[in-house]
Amino acid sequence: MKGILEGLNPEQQRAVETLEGPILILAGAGSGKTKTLTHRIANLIAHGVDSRRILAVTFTNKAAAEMKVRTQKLVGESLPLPFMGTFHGIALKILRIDGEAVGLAKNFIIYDADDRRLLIKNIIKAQGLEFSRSQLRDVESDISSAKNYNISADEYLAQANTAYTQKVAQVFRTYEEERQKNGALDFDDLLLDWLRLLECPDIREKYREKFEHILIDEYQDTNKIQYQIVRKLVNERRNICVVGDDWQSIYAWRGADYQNILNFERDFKGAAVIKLEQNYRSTKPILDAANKVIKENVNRTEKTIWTANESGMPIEVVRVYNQFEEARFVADKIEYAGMHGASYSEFAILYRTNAQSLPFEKVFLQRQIPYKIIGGQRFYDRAEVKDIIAYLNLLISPNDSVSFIRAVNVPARGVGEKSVAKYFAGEEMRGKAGKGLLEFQELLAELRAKVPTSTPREITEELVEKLQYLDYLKSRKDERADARVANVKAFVEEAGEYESLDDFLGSLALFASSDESAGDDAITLMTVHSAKGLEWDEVFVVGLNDGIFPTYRVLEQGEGEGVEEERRLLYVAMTRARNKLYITSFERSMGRDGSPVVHEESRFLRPLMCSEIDNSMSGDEIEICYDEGMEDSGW
DNA sequence: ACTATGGATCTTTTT
DNA sequence: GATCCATAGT
Repeated sequence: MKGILEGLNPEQQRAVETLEGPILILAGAGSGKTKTLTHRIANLIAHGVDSRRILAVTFTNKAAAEMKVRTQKLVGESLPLPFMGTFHGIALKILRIDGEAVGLAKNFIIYDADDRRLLIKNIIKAQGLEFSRSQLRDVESDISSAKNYNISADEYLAQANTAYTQKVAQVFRTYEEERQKNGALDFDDLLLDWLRLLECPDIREKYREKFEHILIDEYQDTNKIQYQIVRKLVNERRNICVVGDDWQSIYAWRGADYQNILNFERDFKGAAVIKLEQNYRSTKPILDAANKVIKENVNRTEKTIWTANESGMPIEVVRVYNQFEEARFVADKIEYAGMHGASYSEFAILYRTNAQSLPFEKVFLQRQIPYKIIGGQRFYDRAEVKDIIAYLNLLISPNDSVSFIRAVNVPARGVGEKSVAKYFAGEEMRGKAGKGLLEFQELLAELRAKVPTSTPREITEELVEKLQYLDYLKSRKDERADARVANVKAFVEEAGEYESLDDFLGSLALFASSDESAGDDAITLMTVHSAKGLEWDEVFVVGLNDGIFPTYRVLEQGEGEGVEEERRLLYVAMTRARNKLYITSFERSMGRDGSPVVHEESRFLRPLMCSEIDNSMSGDEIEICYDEGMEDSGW
């Protein structure tokens, strides 16, 4: 285990060598955070800490996977790995073990966002509540946000002072009842129930003792519940190490509170504070530009991120005519670099919203440039896969109404909406619907009997076979039938990776779109949110328009926290680049009715545009270019 | 009673 | 483009 400090700078070394007591590591973008964390874990193990008594929490499954690989490399193959995963993933593991103490069934299922939406929609319909269209969109997130603040349905009702919130309270309450009856937890419940579990003194003691050392990555993105979980887990020895960067806090909309990181020293008196301010990733022009952007934020801590990498190409800020020209511009640059030997995996295109990917896809397809889109629709969210998952859920949790509604008439068995309503009302079924329902239940019973003795793969295979699901997919006139069949086959393969059906279903729900494997040599397209923690040689940040980035939703509220979070988001995007950064904006797009919409350049770019006036800029770090491109290319 | 089709409407970010 | 709803067809 020699050389654990090799290749680390003095601050990183201090972080790795400080093994006891609370530590706050303020790690700027590209400052070697993961390296520091993995070396610290290796050092703990080298000092005799049992690896299984280390808890390491990351923000994404991908980050956890990377940390596992890098830790394993440092400590060798033979040692068991520490407890590593996301808050949600670890909650799932722990609730499967001890969840009964808070009244959970042994094999609860997990609702993803889709399942939740469906249940909420059904409740609204069943109760005949009237919501406007825009309210309808908000109900879901309002309920989720209440749960993220640990507010129960009853408490929500008590605070409800408008007609809207009173109706939401009603939906909220029924949602919780139905969800529990269905034997399901949603994402928020995983955290809430973990916290509730830690309120049982004996169980809390068990885990406080078990986890001798706790490390938490991306601490600025923890929410109130996660914070409370951490507080409950840390024992008298206070071996808690958190890493984060308030400049990269981009999840306040989901209840994250970067005050958590600013308050760390108050919460854990005497904490060692280590600042990692040297950036090893980006060139000076990139870092200078990113710093200029973030300095506009009023609400932030002071720090100086610097790089020894003084040279570097200027960043390019480019204004193009429309989104098609934007895609064309990016494709031109990449093709040109490709001719000089660059490989596609060195490029990334980052946008504010998933919907912006389309023009890029079109141009890349046309020019036969390989690309991969991360995010947007997840593999497991595709209809054909979700249908199968609904069946599997019903094997484990027979009362789950959400999965029942989804599965009962796929393939069509003559059990439509009306029959489903009758069924739930307990009415007698006859005719086509009755027969279909019987068939459906017999199939489930037959498969359910096999669950204890069969592998997930066998069950899934038999299900697909019995449903004649592949034939069903092929028989529908659907251009994508082939792709759907392939997806189902891939899903069956996937089932082969798991020991039990519980396990399989649990990990499916927690698997994020951004976790999908890197794959072969292709350009990466993803949202800025998904890009956090990643890096590429050349990065294109596109759509820097007011109303898009920042989104109109925060502009409506005026300058403030919303706009500052969007600006931090841009900071994250810019600091993903190692060598070359392009920022593009477009002048117009097509409105819904086909009329052109003019888009202002993003206000975030103003500090970059003033480079001629501001003489402190040391020269040619930023190139500003107005693409004179075609006036009208059919877009 | 169920299904297929056409048209209108809206689109932030994710564990 | 996807999703929701009304209407016509099976």
